[in-house]
Formats: sequence, C-alpha cells, structure tokens
Amino acid sequence: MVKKDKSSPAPHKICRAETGLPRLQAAPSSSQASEATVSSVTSSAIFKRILARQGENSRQEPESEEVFDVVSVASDTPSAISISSGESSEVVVTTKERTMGSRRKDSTSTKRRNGPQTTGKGKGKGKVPLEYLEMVHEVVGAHSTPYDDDDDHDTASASPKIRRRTKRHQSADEIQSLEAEGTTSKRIKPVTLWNGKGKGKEKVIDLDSDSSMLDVKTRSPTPVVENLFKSNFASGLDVSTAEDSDKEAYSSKPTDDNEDDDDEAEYASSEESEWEEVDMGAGIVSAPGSNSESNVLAEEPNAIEFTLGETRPPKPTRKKSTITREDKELRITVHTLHLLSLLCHGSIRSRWCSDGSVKSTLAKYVPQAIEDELHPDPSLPIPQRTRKFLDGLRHLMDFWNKRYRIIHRGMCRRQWDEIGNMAREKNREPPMDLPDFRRALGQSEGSRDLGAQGFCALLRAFHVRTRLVFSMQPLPFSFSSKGLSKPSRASKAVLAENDDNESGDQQRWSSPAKPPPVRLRKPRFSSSKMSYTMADYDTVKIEEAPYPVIWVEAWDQAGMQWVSVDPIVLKLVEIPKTKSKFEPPASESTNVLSYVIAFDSTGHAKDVTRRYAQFYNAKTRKLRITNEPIWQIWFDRVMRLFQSEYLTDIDQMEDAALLKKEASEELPNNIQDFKGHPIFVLERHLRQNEVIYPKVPCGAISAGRSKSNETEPIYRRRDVKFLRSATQWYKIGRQVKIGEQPLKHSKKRSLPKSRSGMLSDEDDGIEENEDVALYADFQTELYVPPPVINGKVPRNDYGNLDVFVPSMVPKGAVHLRFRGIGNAAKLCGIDYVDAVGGFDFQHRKATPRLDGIVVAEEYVEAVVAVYNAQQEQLQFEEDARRQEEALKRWRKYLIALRVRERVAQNPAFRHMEDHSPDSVSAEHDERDQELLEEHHDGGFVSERPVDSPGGFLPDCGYEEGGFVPDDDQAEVGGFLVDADEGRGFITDDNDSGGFVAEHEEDQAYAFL
DNA sequence: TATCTCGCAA
DNA sequence: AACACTGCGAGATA
Repeated sequence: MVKKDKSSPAPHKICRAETGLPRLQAAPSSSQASEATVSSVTSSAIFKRILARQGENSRQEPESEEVFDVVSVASDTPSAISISSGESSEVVVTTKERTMGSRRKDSTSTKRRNGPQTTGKGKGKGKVPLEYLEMVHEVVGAHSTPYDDDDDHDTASASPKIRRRTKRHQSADEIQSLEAEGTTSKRIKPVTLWNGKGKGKEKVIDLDSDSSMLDVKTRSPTPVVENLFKSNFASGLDVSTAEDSDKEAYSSKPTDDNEDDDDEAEYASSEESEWEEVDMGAGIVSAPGSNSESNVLAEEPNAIEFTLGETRPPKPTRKKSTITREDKELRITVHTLHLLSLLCHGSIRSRWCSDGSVKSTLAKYVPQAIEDELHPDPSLPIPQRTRKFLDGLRHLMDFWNKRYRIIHRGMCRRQWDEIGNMAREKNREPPMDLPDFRRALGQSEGSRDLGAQGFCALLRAFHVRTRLVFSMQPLPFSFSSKGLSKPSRASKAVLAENDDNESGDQQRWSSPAKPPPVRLRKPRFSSSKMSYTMADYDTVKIEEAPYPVIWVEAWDQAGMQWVSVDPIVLKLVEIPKTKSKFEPPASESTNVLSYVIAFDSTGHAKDVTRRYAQFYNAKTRKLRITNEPIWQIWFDRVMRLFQSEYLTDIDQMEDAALLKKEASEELPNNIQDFKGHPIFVLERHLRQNEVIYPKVPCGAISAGRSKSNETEPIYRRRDVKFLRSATQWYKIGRQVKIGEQPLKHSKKRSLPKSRSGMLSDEDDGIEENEDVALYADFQTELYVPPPVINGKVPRNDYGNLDVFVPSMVPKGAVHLRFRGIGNAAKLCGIDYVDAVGGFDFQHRKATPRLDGIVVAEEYVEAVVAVYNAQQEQLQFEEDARRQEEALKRWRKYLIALRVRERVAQNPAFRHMEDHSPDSVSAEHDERDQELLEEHHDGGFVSERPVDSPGGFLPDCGYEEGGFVPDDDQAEVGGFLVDADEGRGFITDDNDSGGFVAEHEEDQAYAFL
C-alpha cells in the first residue's frame, strides 16, 4: 500500500484506508457476529444486483481518464471511505474527464423524458442513484454496529433506554404517514416572534388568539409535496425492479459521436450513458470481516470504485447555458455519493479517535489539573460544575493548541470546476490508515481537521463523552453558476495582509486571533481566509476559511448539554444558542454549513445541523438535498443506519433541544427566504391555485427597498389552501357545496381557438373568456350520485356514468371493471351503464375513457358468470386458432423440406436456378403441385412414421398448448376477438388446395 | 400550443 | 454582507 506519496502525480488510488484496525476491546461478540453476516449478505447481494444492472458496460472506459477521489473533491482528506472490520479495504472514486465531450442530445436521451421534476420516473436514471447509494452504503458496511471503546461513559448511558423503532426499509405507507408524523411530533410552546431590534427591517408580529403560532412540523407536507411524494416514491425508491429497456437503450447508443464543433457539446457532459458508467462492479466487495463468505467476488480487490462521468460544468457565458436534465441528475448523484463518502469518512475517523493507542499517546502529557476539571466534583452545584467543565475544555484546548501544528490543508468546500485540478494542489493531507493516523497524532501535526480529531481522542481519553462533529462539504447539487468558483483575488490580499499583521515567527502558525469576520483593510470582497505560514517549511502557505469543518462536542454531564469545541480554528468553546459562531457566513464559499453530523464513540451518528444553523428553515434547508422530499427519505434511511437501537435520555434531550431550536427560529429578514419556507409564507409567493385562508397575518416584513414604510404581511404556511375549480373537484368525486363563494378566480385557460363545436362538460376552460371560480377543500362535499332505482342505474347526459373515483359509484350499484364485460351485460339483458373513468386528452379533445360498466348489485353475479363463460369461450377459440396457425406453419415447413429434398435429388433441377424459366418452371410447377397434393393426403406423414408423432408434428392436445402460449390476458378480458374475424381466418384452411398450395409453395422456396 | 413557475443574471 | 428587482429562458403542465 503506497501511502504518503506526496509527489505521485495522478495516483489511481488516492483514497485508501486500511481499516484493519484491531477491534477495540469490549466489542460485544454478538454485534460482531451480526456485523459480519449482515455485511456479507448484503454485499454479495448488492454485487449481484450491480452486475445484473451493469452488465458488461461497466468495463469499458475511455483512454484518457483522470482519477481522483471524491472525498478529496471537497475534503482534501482522502483518508477513508470504507468501514469494515478485520480487513483492509479501500475505496477509490474515479472520475473520468474527457477532453472531448461527447454530445448526445439525440433522440435517445431526450426521448426518455420522464415524470415529475425531481427524479426520473420509473427509469433507471431516477433509480440508479438511489440504488447505488444504498449499495455503496451497505457495501461500505456502515451498519449500526456499535464498536465500543473502553470508555465507560457518564452515568447517563446507564439510564433507561427507550427502544427506538428501527425500520430499515421504508414503505409507501410510511411515507404517507410522514405527515402524520409531522403532526404528532411534539408541539413546542409558542414563541414570541416580536423583535424590536429592527435591523433596518421592521418585523411586526401579531400574536393572535391562536397562541401556537409556531407549529412545529419538521416536515409539513403540503398537498403538492404529498403528490410529489407519491409520484416519486414508487419510481425513485424502488430499487428492486430493473428496467431492461434502459440498458438496451444504453448499449445501443453509439459510444462516440461526430465531433461537433458546437460548444454545447462540451458541456452536454453527462448524458445518461456516461452516468451509467458508474462503475461499481469494478471493485466492490467485501463483506467486512467475512473474507470466506463473500466468495462471489473473491477475485476482486477489496475496494469500491466509482467511475463518474465527465464532470465538466457548463459555461455560463454561452447564451444558451442549457443545463441538461442529465447534468442535474449527475450533480445530485455526485452530491449524494459524496455525502455518503463523507459520512463514512467521519464514522471511520470517529472510530479512530477511540483508538486506545492514540488516546494513550495523546493523554500522556496532559496535566492532571485539566483532567480534574473535566470531571468536577459531583457534590458541587450544577452551574459550578459546568463552569469547571468548560474551563477544563478551554485548558485542554490550549494545551492541544500549543502542541499541534498545522502543516496540511484540511477539508473544504469544492466547486464543480475545481475537481479536475485537485491532484496538483499542494499541501494536501496524504491518505491515511490507522497507523498513519496514530503516527500523525503522535507527532501532533497535520491538517486542522486532524487536529480536531486529535482533540476528540484526547477528550475521549479522559472519558468525556465526546462526539466528532463534521460539517460536511459535499459538492453542491445546485447547478447555478454560483457553483463555479470565481477567480478570487481577494485571498491574495488577505495573505499579504496577514503577513503584515502577525505571521509570527514565534507561533508556528498564525491565525486571526479574533473570531470571524476577520477585519481586514480591504473589507469589500475579502473572503477572509486564514493563512498559516510555517517558519520551518517556509514554502508552505495554507489558506483556509476561518471556520472549522471538523470540531468536537463534549457532553457536559452537569448541565446536561453538549458543548461545542473548536480547538484549532476558532479556538472556541461554545454552547450554541440561536446563533452559533461555527456557522460561516453565506459568502464563505469554501465552508458551507449544510450537513453537520456528529459521530459518537459508539459508532452512531446524528444530524445536528440545526444546532448550528441560525436560519435552518429559511436558508440552510435549501442547501441540503433533503429539501427534496424523496431525498429526505433517502437521507433518513441512511442516517437510520447510524442510529442506535435505543434512544437514550441524552438523545431525547437533544432531540427536544433541536426541535425547540428549529421552532424558535427567527423570522427571515428578507423576502427571498420566505420562499419555500416551511412555516411562513408571503402572499406574493402563492401560486395561482393557492390562497391563504383564513387570512390572518402572523407578522409583517418591510417590503421594498426604497419605500421604507410599507410592510407586507406574513402568513402561516399551514393556512395556505389549494383550490380547484368545480369541475376539477368533480373529477375527484367532490362537489362544491351550495352557496359557497369561490375564494379566488383564476385566469381562463381556454383553448386558443374555440374550435370545439361541442362543449363537453369536462373541459375546464370551457367558459370561453370567463375566469374560473376556484374553491377550497372545505367548500366541497363528497359527491353522492343518484342511487339505483329498481335495478336501473342512473346515467348522465351522454348515457354514461362518471366514475372517476370509487365513491362515484351509485348506491346499490357495482362497478365491474373488466374489459368487454359490457357484452356480457348486454347478453344478460339487464340494465347497465358504461363507466367513464377519465378522459384522454389528445389533439386537444377530451374523449371519455370507458372503464368497465356499472350494474345494479343484484345483477352482478349473473353478469360476472356470463362474462367468465364468455372469456372461457374466447380463450378456447383463441387457443384453437393459434393451434391451427401452428399446425399450418409446421405443414408449410415440412413442405418446404420436402420440396428441397426433391430438388436436391433431381439433377434436372440443378441448373434450374439458372435462367431458363419457361420450360423448366412449368415442369417444376407441375411436380410441386403433385407433391403438395401428396401431402394433403397425409402421405408425407405416413411416409415417415418415425418422425411424425413427436418430431415435427408435436402431439399437442389443446390443453397442452406447446405452441400456444398461455394468454392470461384473456382472463382480464384482454381483447375481444370479433367472432367474424376469427372465423374468417380459420376458413382459409378449407380452401381449395390449389390456392393454399401455391401460396405455400412460394414461401416454401424461401426456406431453400 | 399557451401558460405557469422557477432559477438565474447582476 | 449578500438583497430586491426584473426580464429571460427552460421545463412542466394541461
């Protein structure tokens, strides 16, 4: 294993982590065992799935490829992705960069436009990411398999535990119950939103009678969201069904295109084909700790390998900065993959921080006094204990600060256009395995991130319950040009500035002593970087954002709270309240707080973003892929793997605190943050079919820049009602109550030309130039169709019955949804009505889509019986027909063979194929005629008794159906064969032999 | 095809 | 520190 090879230009396997760390003592044997089995099972299963999906396609790779690791894409710390115990494993993420982008906007890719926005519907594309991610995840083995360290934690861990429901796989029901979850979640007491401090903006909050102004719903799916859910879930999360058509489409696609000089070709980068080249089959494997079992892949190296497609981002300069759907999906996929990788990275590092050797090395030099402070006398009053604890943290931090030197660059947020150049960057922290980690911490030098990890280990060495906290910096999934780094000359200025200031020779590295924002002489665009200059390696200059990416949370047992400590960058001990100093400003492009995950020493992880985000709902939310409901589900699922089975007191307290924090979030102080806000809404952001009702403002915001005094009311999102026109309501089986006034009128959406002479009542926009009246849910009631009277089913003006939803079936009637059952009903001579299940809109015309019939209850049995009989009969006839067809073909074939044999035997025919049509062909015809007649006698069959029974003419009774495939369509009434047609076909058989013979003869020659 | 909605540029 | 405004284009939708 090559490591610490700083000069290797393009290492193909940058990211490798040896995880063959000895299992920490006190590992429960049970969990160990389960880990092994789970992993091995899943990984091999996964691998099979991958193989099935990928086929051979995965192996082909273009010549020019640049390899880098996704972790370092943003993190620069390519240490580790995989988690597995007992074996070394490695993860390699490769990205191919093609100099010549191929352009494939051809029909193949554009044709597959599918489904609703977020992810492709029912297509591989939509599914592949999820599936892969899940697979990656499982392969990586990040199951919640606690690895205990030898810490005995505070007493809290011994407190009663609550069993947490653990569901590995979320079902559709579960998703639908999300809303329920949201509502049942604990309601937080109302929060006063009044704030008098008008930072230029005035915010007025009316606390009206309803005191629960802030209704805490972490997820409050609006109907729209709900629909999104439903429409996406089936496709997006369905990882079990493969879509063959995709593969075919892919494989049939040409690999290289004509070189198009169009620039767009270059950034039409990520078509599906490339995307699908994600090459996981290459090296997956490895059930951790189960080398013997995962023999499926035994020959494969123990690694995971992704090959991502070209990642060249679009250039915004071009007037058509078209970002294709594939681009978006690629970004989302990379984002999520990256996120997963970082999760695993964090998990590994947290585990390493519990490494006994690391801990003991680090703790050796720490003064006893500090240790005492970390464990204050329990007899002291609580505030005092907390204070002491905090002091201890500070002192330890100082100690660590003196000791630790930064010589490497840590993780940071990357942009899409950077990822090709990263291999050339200086001062990257080399990949590490556990021995490296031990060594580096023993020498106490490395990146700032490693420093935080060392501090974590230090705390754990003193038996302080400590989490390693990662602010993940995945590549952004948004495709705005903000995703591209701008040439920032500001950093240079900063560097010079800092050199002037205090680039101390005394200190080994210097940094602004003050927490951010660092005051600089050029405040305008100073993306205040922190720069460390090392005296020893004077070539080394590291600029980094003055915010940490990794820090630590220590549990204050007395105060029952988590205390955040950034020992390196900010040198800060903080109990985050509304605004945390850990959150970088939005202008900080290299450090974005979006996913903050805390890893505890037991291998569990928790999303604690809300603790650090000041505007979680308004801002941070939008930076997370989880803002997309489907990805929230995914994320929940991923995080569930990091959850412990039991919910401890600490967990509960923390959950409550986080919820409270979210609930007490300030109002946004700008307009745009109200857009998509889960709790608040402005009228200006309403969609056309939305209205606020009741229209009770819960606050106000000053709107408009110049007009200082005007304010705009703020409403609650939950008061947003979705409207439909009367006909739209009718289509889902509801009708507007009498006397209800429309809440809103929408613009007519009429057809351009009033071409339709007949106004069908389905057209929404029929009222030519009128506005359509819209009503809310509560203004409607269930539509009750007129009941069946005396076995007579009511019908509408068209003689049909609208059955858009089940509730529209009249009382006393039954909807029979079998195709062609109308005939049966007709045969019975009873009263029935065709049901209209909906409308097909094509050519701008609505044509009713008939869907079965509606009959009175008492006739159902009879109709169904008749129908079944009919179907049986039809099936029978169909079988017969196919049988007949098969026999005819066999006969034709045999004739052909026969003819051929004759031709071969008779030398007279030898030259016939040459050109002497007249005389010979006559003879030929004659002979063949003879021949054919002979066959009609059955002479042929009798001639060769051996073959006939089983060989050519299979003895298939009708029930056997050797050539007659089962047609289960018929059961559903798949198609109604008109009796006439069927007969017509069969009668052919009885025609004069001449016709048939001639016909067959022609074809018979075709066999020759 | 017309309209709605969104994201983006700056 | 990074927001309001606006027009534009794209994609979704009916």
